[in-house]
Amino acid sequence: MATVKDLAKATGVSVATVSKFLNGGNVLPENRRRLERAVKRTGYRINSLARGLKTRCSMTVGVLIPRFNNAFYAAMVSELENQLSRNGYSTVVCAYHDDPATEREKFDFLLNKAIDGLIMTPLGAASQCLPLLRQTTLPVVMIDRVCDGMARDMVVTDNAAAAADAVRCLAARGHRRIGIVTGPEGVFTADERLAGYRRAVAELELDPAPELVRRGDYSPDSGNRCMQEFLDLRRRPTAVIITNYEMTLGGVIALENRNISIPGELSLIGFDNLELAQVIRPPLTMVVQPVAKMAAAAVALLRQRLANPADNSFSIKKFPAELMLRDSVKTINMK
Amino acid sequence: MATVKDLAKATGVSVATVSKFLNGGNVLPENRRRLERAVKRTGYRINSLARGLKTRCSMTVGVLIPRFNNAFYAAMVSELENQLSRNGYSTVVCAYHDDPATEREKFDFLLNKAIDGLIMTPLGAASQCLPLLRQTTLPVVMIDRVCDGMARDMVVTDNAAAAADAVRCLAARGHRRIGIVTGPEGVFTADERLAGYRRAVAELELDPAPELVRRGDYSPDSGNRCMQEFLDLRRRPTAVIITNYEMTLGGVIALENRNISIPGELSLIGFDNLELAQVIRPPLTMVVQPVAKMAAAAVALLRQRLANPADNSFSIKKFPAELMLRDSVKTINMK
DNA sequence: ATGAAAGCGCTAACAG
DNA sequence: CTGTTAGCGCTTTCAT
Repeated sequence: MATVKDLAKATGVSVATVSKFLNGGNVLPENRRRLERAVKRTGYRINSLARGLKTRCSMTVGVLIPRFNNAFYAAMVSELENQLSRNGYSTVVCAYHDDPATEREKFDFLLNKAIDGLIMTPLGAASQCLPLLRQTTLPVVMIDRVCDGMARDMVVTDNAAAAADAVRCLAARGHRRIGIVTGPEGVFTADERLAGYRRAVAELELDPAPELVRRGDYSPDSGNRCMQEFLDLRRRPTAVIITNYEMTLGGVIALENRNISIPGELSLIGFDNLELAQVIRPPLTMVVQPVAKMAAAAVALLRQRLANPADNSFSIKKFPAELMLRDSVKTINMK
Repeated sequence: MATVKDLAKATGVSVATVSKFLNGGNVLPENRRRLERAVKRTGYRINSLARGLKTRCSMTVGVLIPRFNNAFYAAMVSELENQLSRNGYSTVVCAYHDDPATEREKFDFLLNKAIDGLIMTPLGAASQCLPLLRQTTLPVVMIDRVCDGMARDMVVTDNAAAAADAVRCLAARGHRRIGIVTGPEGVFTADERLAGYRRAVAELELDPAPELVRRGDYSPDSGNRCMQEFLDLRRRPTAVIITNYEMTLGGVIALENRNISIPGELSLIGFDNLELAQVIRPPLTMVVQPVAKMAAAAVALLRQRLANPADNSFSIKKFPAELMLRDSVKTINMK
C-alpha cells in the first residue's frame, strides 16, 4: 500500500506538497501532473484512519435504528445513507430489535467507533442508553422516536396530529365508532398516535369504548390479528385506523380473507404509503410521513452541529404527516 | 477527551501498561483497580482511529447492496449486521440502486474508507466496478449475486435449481403451461432463475411459449403488471412462478383484484417467505432462500480470509433453496 | 509554492 | 509485570 511518503519519493516533492495536492491545494502544474501519474501508477489510496487521527474527524456517522426489516426504517436508512454519502460521509448502521439491552450495547459500540455524529431512533421510555447519551458530547440527532428532556436535535412526525386528523376525516364522514391499531406501549410513536386518537375521539364525542383500541407490535401478523379481533366484535367499528405500514397490510389481508369489502363494510385508513400499499385495490387512504424530508432534516441538523459545535441551543423539527384521501373511506349514514 | 497518556498520568503507570490493560492483558490487581476507576472517572473511550492506524485494521466491514427497501436485502443486511457486530465488527453500508455508475462510485468510496473487508452484492454483468475489484487486495465476499471469474469468495443460492424445482413441482401436478416472472436481464439472480426454468421446461417437454416468460424489475408494481399480462393472455398459464418477494406480493394483489382464486384458477409459487407472505391466505408455496445461513457463511468466509490472508484459494458456497409446499398449488387434470 | 518537522493516540518491541 | 520508545500515515504550522 503506497503512502504519501512513497508519492513524495516517486515525484521528488515533499510530503507536505503531496498532502496539499491530495487535498486540492495549489501546486505547480508540473508537480500536479507527476503526482497524478504517481497516484494512478501506485494505486494510492488515502489512509482515512491516519487522516482521521490527525484531523479528528472520520467522515462517518452512526445510524441506530430499531430494525432493518421494516419498510419505514428501510426507507429511512436508505434516505439517510443517500444524503450522507452525498456529503462525503459514510454510514455505519446498527439495529437493536426493540430490545433495550441491545440498544444500549449498540449505542456504546458506536460511541467507540470514531463516528462524527449519530442519528438514532431511540426505543422510547424504556431506553437504557439515556445516561450514556446524556454524558456524551457526540452530536446526536434523534429521528422518528425521541426522548424528552434530552437537549438534543430531534426530527419527528407530528404523530398525535396525524392520528387526530385521521379520526376527524372519518368522523366528518359519519363514522362514530372508529377503531385504532397502534403499537406497543412505551414506544414513542405508538403512544403519541394513540394520544392523538383519544384526544380527537373525546373532542368529537365519538364512541370511546376501550375495545376500539388494539395494540399490535408493528408486524403484519399483529395487524392481521387485531383486525380479526375487530371483526369478531359484537358491534364492529365502521372504520379502522392502522398506525404503520406492516400492520396496515396485515389488516388488509385479514379483510380479504374474510371477504369484507373496503370501504363497503369497513372504512380503512393506513399509515406509510410505501411500495406495496400503492398496488392495493381499492387505493388506501393513508397517513404519509415525509420520510425523505425527515432524513434530509436530520442530516442537515447534524451537519449544522458539526459545523458549529459551540452552539448549545437545539431544534425540534416536527413535520406534519399528510392525509392522502383515497377510496378506502366511505361516507356512512349519519344517524 | 482522555487518552492513554491521561490514564497513565492519573494512575501512575506507563502508557504501555494502560494499553495492556485496555487490551485485556495481565496487570497487577492494584493497577487494574486504579485503571478501571480512572476509565470510569474520565469517561475514557479508546480512539479507534489511532488503534486502527497502528494495528492496520479498523474492525469495520463494508456492505454494498442494491437497495435497502427490498425485503430480501433488508433481511440480509440485518443478518450481516448481526453476525458482524457479534464478532466486534461494525458495518458500513452503501446501496447503489441498481445503477452501474453508483455501484462503481460506492465501491470506490468504500475502498477509501479503511474497511477490513467487503461483503457485496454486485449488479451482475453490467457491473463497472470489476476492474477496481480485480485490482484491490481487500478481502471481498460476494453474496446473492456474483461475478464469474473473479477469484473471490462467493455465497449464492442455487438459483437455477430453485426455479427448476418449482417447475418440476408444478409439472408433477399436471401443469404444462407454466408462467414465470423473473427479474431484469443482466441481473445475476434473474438470469439464473430463468435459465433453471427453461432447462426444466425443456427437459419435461412443457409448453415453451415465449409469452410465458415475463420480466419485472423486482418491484411489487411490476409483479402486479406481469400477473395481469398473464391473466390477459388468450390462453392463460395454469400456474405461475414469481421469482422474488415484492413481485410475488404484487402478483397476489393482482389476483385478488381480479377475483382469481388461488389455487382454484391459478396455481402460484412465490419466492422468499418473508413476513408479509406468511399472513396471506391461502398460504403460498414458496421458494425459500436461507438468508441467515447465507449471511453467516459470508461473514465466516470473510473472517477466515482475514485470519489467513496468504491463502490464495477461494470458495464458492452454494446453498439450495427450499421449496415449501403449501396450498397455493393444485393438481389439475392430466390430459 | 514548497519543505522540514512535530504530533494526532495508540500498540508493540524490547529491556529490565 | 512494567516502562521506554519508535512509528503507523497523515496534516499542519512555520520558515523559506
